[in-house]
Amino acid sequence: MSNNHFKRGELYSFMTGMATTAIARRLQKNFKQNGIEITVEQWSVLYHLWKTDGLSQQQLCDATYRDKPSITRLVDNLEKLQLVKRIASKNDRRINQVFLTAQGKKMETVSMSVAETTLNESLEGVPQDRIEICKEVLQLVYENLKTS
Amino acid sequence: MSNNHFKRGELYSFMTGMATTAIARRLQKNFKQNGIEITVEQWSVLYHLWKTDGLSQQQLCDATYRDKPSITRLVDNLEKLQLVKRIASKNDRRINQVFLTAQGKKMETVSMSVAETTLNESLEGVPQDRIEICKEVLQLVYENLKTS
DNA sequence: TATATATAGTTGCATAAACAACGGTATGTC
DNA sequence: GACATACCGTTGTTTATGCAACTATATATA
Repeated sequence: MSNNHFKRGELYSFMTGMATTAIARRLQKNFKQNGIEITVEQWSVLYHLWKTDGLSQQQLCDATYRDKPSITRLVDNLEKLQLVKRIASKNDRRINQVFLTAQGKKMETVSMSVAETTLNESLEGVPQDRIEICKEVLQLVYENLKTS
Repeated sequence: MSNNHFKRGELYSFMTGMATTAIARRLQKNFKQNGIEITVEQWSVLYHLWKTDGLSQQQLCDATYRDKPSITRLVDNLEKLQLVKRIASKNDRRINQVFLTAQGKKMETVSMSVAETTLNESLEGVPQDRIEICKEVLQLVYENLKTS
């Protein structure tokens, strides 16, 4: 049984993620203003490839918390943009590994800088210790829900 | 200038809203399991109509933090489901007021109960004072970004 | 080896979001 | 009254998500 019981008025902001939406919109806008012609969703895939190139689509599903059809189509679009390419694994031919192209690698520096700027805009005036608590709460929420 | 500067590794969870996505998915699942055949986005519109029936589409835009085309189509679908109906304002014929049908009103009790349950599942084990801080941080992020 | 089962990825369909362009109505100013 | 301007809502296009059904490959078991 839960120890938390909420008055109705408190439900909404948690349920709808208005802050998250606002961050995503601002990031998209900042990408555009800096000539970065990708969506934030595409960026979230590239983000993991910059850390570890050659991830499988399934690994990208887990990393980005998306389902397989979503990753299929995001990779489709990233391939059209010539930012990644699929290469079938030789060990297990069910698996597609996704590799960055030279062009895909080139986008890392600028876009990560724009992302940092966006995050700083978002958290302007929020003390570091409160940011930490917020992150921990969101992490715990995610843990509570991700299974089953 | 911002007082917050983030190491790269800290960016991701904030940017992508995995916790928010998880809550939305769980809410959708719980709706389905309780025979509530609407999307969470449709629910977010109904939520405001349950508080104040007859809001204009523009007011629904502001309340749900969506743009006008999104609300047009959400109201389209809610009308198809016969949960709301549009009635042109007599004072200002540009305005559509959106009113709940009897069937739309009837859904409030059950769906709000499911929503509360979902929120309690989400926040299981999170102390109340940390929830408060998290909410305040998210609110401030929203305020930082909503203008311009 | 043969069969069943699990895993990786794709496709189809419905819903939703972002952005731009458009039509209709109201308001302010000359 | 006539015009410019602002506001409300709709439509079109592209991209993304959720779910279910499907194909192909790998693995486990008999």
